[in-house]
Amino acid sequence: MSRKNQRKEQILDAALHVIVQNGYHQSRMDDIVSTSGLSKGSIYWYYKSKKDVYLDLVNHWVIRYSNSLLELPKEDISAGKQLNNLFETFFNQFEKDPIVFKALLEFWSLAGRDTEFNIKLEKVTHNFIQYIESIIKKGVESGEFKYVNPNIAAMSIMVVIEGISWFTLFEKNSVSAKEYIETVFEFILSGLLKRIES
Amino acid sequence: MSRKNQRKEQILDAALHVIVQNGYHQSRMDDIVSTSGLSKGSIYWYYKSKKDVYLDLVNHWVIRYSNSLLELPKEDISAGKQLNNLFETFFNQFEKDPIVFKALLEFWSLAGRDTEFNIKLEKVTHNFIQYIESIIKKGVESGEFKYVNPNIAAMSIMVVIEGISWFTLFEKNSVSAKEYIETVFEFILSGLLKRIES
DNA sequence: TAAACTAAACTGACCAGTCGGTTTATTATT
DNA sequence: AATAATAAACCGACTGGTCAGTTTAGTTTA
Repeated sequence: MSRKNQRKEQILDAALHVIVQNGYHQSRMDDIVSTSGLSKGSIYWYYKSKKDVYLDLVNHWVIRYSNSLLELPKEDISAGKQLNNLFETFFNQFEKDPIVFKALLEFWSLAGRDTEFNIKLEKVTHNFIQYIESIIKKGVESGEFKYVNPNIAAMSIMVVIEGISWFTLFEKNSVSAKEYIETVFEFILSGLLKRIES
Repeated sequence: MSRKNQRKEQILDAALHVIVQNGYHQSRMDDIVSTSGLSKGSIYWYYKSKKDVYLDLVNHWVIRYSNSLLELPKEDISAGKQLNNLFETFFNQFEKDPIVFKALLEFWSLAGRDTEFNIKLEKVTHNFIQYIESIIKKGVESGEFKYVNPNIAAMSIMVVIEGISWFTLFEKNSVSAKEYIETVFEFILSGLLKRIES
C-alpha cells in the first residue's frame, strides 16, 4: 500500500473511532488528530475538510463490504443458501467490527438532512438491494421461491439485516445479535419458500 | 389544557420540526425560538436546557404511542390479527406524521452515546417488546402460532416495524412504505403460523 | 529538493445559557 | 369595585467558551 493510502487509512481509522464515540457534529478535528497520532497539518494535507474525511470514511467501508459480497459463492448454490450466506456475512462483520454498525446509525441520521451524505448512502443501499434482488429473482425463476416482488422483498431483507445495528445501542439486550439474525432469517425464508404441497 | 401544558406543547412542536430539519447538535435554541414564536426567555422558563427540551420531546411521543397501543382491541381476536393491527397502527402513524420517525432516527443515534437518551429509549423499546411478546405468547398458547421464543420474535418484529424509518431518508424509493409493511408482515406471519399439516 | 510532515498560535463565526428588566395574571386589601 | 401587591410569564441583548479551518515557521523523509 502506498504511503498516501497508509496515511489515509490511519486517519479514517481514527475518524471511525471518533465518530462512534462522539457523533459527527460532536467530533472535533482535534480528536482525530490525537487519536490518529498525526498532526493537524497532516490531516489537512490529505483532506480538505472535516466533511471530506467522513465522506471518505463511508466510501472506505462501502468498498470493503462490496468486496466481501463479491467474494460470496454464486453458482451451484440454492437461492435460500445464498441468502443464508448473506445473513451470515453481515453477522460476522458485526461480530468482528460492531462499531462500524454504530457509525452507520450516525450516517443514516446524517443522510436525513445532508445532501452529500444522502447521495452517498443512497448509492450504497441501491447496490445492496440490487444484489439481494438478483438472488430473489434467481430463486423465483428456479421455482425455489414462490412469486414475490423482488424489489419489495429485497428492501425488506435489507432493513432486517441493517436492523442488527440496534444491538450496538443497549448494553443488556435480552436477545443476542446471533439469535436475532437466525430468527429473522427463518421468517424471511418461510415467507419466500413455496409451501410444500401435499 | 393548562397554559403551562399549552406552552410546552408549543415548544415541543417547534422542537420536533427543528430536530428533523437540523438534527440535535445542529439545532439552535434560536431555531426553536423562531419556530415556536416564543422568546428565548420563555423557552428557558419551561425547560432548563436544550437537552431537557428534547428529552421531553421523546417522552411526549412515547406517551402518545403508548396510548394508541392501549386502544387496540385485545379480546376476541386472533394473535395474527392482533399483530396485523399493530403493523397497521404504525403504518398509519407513519402516514400521518412521518417526521416523527425521522426524529426517531436521530434519537437512536443519540442513544448510542448519550446515557440519558439511551435510558429513555431503552424504556421505550422494552415496553414495546413486552407488548409484542404478550401477543406472541397468546398465539403460541392458543396453538395458532408454532413455538418460537417470544422475546426473540418480538425483538425481530420491533426492528422490522421501526425499519419503516428508512422511508424518510430517500426521496425516490422504488418501494412504498405500505408495500414494505405488508411484505414484512407476511414474512413474519408465515414464520409464526403453524404449517398446515396434511 | 520537493513532498510530507510537526507544533503551536491565531481568527472569526457560532451559540447555549444568563440576566436585568417588562408585562400579564392572580390574589389580597380597602 | 377599585387599588395595591405579588407572582408568573415573558423578552432579547449580551457573554464566555468552543472549534473548524488557516497560517506560519520550521523539520524530516524518500
